[in-house]
Amino acid sequence: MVGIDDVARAAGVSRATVSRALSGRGSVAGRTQKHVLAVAQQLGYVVSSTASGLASGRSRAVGVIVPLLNRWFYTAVLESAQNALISAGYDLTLYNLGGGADRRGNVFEEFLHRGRVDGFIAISLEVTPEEVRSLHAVGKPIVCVGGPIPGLHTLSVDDAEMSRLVTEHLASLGHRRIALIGGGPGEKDFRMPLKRKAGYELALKQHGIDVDGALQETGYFTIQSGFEAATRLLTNASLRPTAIFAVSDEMAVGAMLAARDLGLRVPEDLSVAGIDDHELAGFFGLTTVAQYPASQGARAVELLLNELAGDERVEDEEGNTSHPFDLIVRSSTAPPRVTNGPPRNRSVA
Amino acid sequence: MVGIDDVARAAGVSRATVSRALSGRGSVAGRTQKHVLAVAQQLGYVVSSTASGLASGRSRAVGVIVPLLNRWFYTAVLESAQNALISAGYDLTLYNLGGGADRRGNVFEEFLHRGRVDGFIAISLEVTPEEVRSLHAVGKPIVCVGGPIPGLHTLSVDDAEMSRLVTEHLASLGHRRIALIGGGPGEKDFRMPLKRKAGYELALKQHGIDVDGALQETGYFTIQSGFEAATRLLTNASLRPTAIFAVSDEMAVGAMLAARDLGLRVPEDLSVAGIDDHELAGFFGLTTVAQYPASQGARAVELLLNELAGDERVEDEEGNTSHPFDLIVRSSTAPPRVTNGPPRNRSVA
DNA sequence: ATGAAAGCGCTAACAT
DNA sequence: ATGTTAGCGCTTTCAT
Repeated sequence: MVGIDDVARAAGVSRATVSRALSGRGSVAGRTQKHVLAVAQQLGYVVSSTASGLASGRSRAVGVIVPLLNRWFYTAVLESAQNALISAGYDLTLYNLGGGADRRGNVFEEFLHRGRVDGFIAISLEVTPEEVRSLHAVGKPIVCVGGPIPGLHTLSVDDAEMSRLVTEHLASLGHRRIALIGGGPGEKDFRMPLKRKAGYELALKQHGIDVDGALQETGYFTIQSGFEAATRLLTNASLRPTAIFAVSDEMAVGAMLAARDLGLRVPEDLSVAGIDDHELAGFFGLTTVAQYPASQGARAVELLLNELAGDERVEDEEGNTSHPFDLIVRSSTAPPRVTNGPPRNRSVA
Repeated sequence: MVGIDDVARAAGVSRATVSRALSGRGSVAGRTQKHVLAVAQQLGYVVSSTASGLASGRSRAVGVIVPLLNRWFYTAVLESAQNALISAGYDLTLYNLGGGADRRGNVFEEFLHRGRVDGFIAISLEVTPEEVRSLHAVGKPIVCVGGPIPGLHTLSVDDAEMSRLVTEHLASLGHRRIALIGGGPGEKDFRMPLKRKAGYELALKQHGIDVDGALQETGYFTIQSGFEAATRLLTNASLRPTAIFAVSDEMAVGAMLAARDLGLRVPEDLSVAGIDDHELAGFFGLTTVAQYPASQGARAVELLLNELAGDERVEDEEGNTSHPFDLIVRSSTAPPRVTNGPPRNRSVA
């Protein structure tokens, strides 16, 4: 293996100069630097990250923590974060929590404390108080994307407002019987589905529509669960909604498929809307709210690297940053066909 | 930060003993070890991976290289590899090549050589000769999953045979006009689609069915591209197939949706089959070939860690291991309805 | 079975 | 601007 001393010798300078030339820290004469770079390149020298990390305290790597991998949103954020990190010369160490409780414990107690990375990006993480303690104990900058963690800098989208926006869109089209396919009783304290539900109910209230518990179903953010929830909603003729809002596009797609199977046309007989702007949304003509995961990933990296560079920790709730989103109207939503006044004063959840 | 010396002091032993007690290398008295472990635990001591890595030459991390992330197969392998690695005490450093050519170059020339990991797992990687050279130059064990790389230990599934199996299934049901939705003109030398196509053609030949180029379309492994390819195949009444075999489940699902839109029932009017056993396959009742990505990921980790432990490099083509797969027959395939002898001697591609 | 001591390959004062 | 030197926090011979 070619080491820094080999480069130093070949370039006729000291080890320290090579280090400076390659890292850009400290001063080096322009031509010296060029020369060293050329020699290093020629020899195929690459700094050892362990040695460099030990000596400098910086590892040029960041850890990315995700709840699981087989979800479009997480991988989209992850992919863009990786791109941004590679561009900045950083490695990405992945911590996927989807492997079961014991592994999750290992990660929080062991792996995160190994000092392998300079900071973390936590995607949609919902954590126990104990885990929060562990996270703080690591003493490294952390940027959260979604799932706000007490005391940590969070980059979030306004889940309630996204929901309100879609529901509002449906209500504005004239729908009064708008069903919800919300998030399941999910993990831990996974609050995102609750926020989305709250936004939905807010929009209803703003339009003077009573909240009807019978119009609320839940799913697991998959096409299949959306299909099943929609089937339940649509086969009960007595309360058939004219619109369904699913809190994720995958569930919304499931709802569209269910409608088709029941002989309902979208949007003529049923409007459907979701959240995400999933890659399938365009294909299905699904009206949705784009939340730009790629840009969230890139922005998270930017925030984290800034913290790492400036050493200015933003450790309080004020440090929260919010991310833009947009309603994307496609062909799955339209005014309801029969515009006979909606039934009012229905039973409330 | 609590270091090894703190533990040594608190436990009343030397640094060396603590190191041995925690790593399990070298001999330590049973009770000493227990005591040290307890003290370390109590102090919340975790070894610094940089320091340990520098001193020992082992980093307890492996790099996983993937072509991109937003594909079910890759993330499924990745997720199971991560679980296996965490269980073995290894970190996972991710290298996603989907970020564009320049980043790809960075990864091969720079990142892989930083010595941050002890070995690599390369998933479905198709590489240029230059990249192969770079990979070898790293001098670390590499296990490939799919996409065999010259001179590297590869764990692969027999793509041609999987295809042959599905096509055979369709032919056995009596289909003679079996269309193919193959892989696009993809990346680099991405040979998997070609192998799958070869298996399809082999099965046809084995059943005395002429290969008809007009029955072959290609897609990009997405639902949408499968939909489009199937639409092309099905709207040309003169050559309408009675069965479609898509080389991935996502494309097969697209084909099922296209059939529905054209008023064709599956499997009565059209049989459809895929490859993968994607999470959607069950939902759509899709006949497919399962290739168990989770078990591939786990097995790859096992192979790699063995190499790391035994230091017995398996550097030759013989080192190839193959992975099981199974035909899963669901409700998307059935005998063709009209069994009037198939048109023979049609034009060949 | 344990301890003492010499690095692992680099960075960062400090000196020049 | 460059060189000298003392570590970074561990692991691992080598003694004992």
